[in-house]
Amino acid sequence: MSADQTADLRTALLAWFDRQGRDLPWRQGPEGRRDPYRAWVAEVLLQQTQVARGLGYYHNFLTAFPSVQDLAAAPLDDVLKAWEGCGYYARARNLHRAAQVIAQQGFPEAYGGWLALPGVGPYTAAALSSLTLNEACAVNDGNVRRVLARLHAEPQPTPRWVQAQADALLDPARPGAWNEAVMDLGATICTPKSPQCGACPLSPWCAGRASAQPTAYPAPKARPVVQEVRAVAVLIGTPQQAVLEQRAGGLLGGLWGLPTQPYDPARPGAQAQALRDLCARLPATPGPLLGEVTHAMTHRRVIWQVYAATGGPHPTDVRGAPLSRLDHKALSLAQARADSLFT
DNA sequence: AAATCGGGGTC
DNA sequence: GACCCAGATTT
Repeated sequence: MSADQTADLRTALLAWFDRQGRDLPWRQGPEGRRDPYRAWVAEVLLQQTQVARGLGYYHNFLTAFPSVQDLAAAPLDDVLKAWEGCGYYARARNLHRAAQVIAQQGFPEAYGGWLALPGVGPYTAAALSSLTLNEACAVNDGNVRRVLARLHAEPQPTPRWVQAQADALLDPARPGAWNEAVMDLGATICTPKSPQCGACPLSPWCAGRASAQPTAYPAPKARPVVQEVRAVAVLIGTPQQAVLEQRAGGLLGGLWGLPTQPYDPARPGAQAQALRDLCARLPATPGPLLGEVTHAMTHRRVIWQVYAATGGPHPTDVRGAPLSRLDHKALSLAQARADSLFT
């Protein structure tokens, strides 16, 4: 693309953005000098999370933690509670860790400083340095990848290729606005399934549109097979006051939930054995089966047999604890059974 | 480079 | 059910 074409393309997209860009709550303040706390919270929240869903969490989070000092001083459980249901909980743990650093050292003053914070990778560092420091760093997210793949009719855009294209196209005069403009275009016009090429300010330069098959770019990514995982879970107490354990490790790490024990459904008797093992560990006495809950995650499908049990450690208050959707489903199963006794 | 990590929206 | 979402981190 010639320098003249690049200049025209930039003008067209920024004009569209100034007119049609989304009005979002974290976009307050001067262009290139946004409030770093709000921008940072929003960028982390929006990692692999659609804007429409992020809006509610953003409001809750800022209400709970109005400043980075509030966030740094808060217990991790409170931070996870504000993140409850949003997924990818490492984001909340990293946000809390990074807040300790920022409370001590202040907000980063360059791309490298952002990148050094836990939970901030190349995308987020580029976004935040352009939005809060006016640095000419091009973001590379799912929207940018799709927009640029279509613009150049590239079916297999590698991360390196996308970054090079994004760097070349970025308008150095308005880096923050440019980044937001490309993402807004990808989210509202150049959508994955049914792009509105007729309304796109880039259509004069777009090879994907010229091909009449814009959705062929980029080619869909191959997805791994979803694995089925089974476990028994026990409810000791009531849906309001129950024995909860804090989950460790990567999956749902830091959240609380019902004690569980996985088993191999292909092995006869494995489920009953898992229930015995679980109750022996607590220790508790197994009771009746309350029901089954299933929960779909991106890369696995979880099925729990939920049993009542008695004994065990002292039940704790469920209300204040950060729980996964799966645990909420298990608890409402027990609630539904309790309700049915009175109808 | 490939796996792992949630939950929901859209078609 | 397939595919995706303002990706980061670990293996």
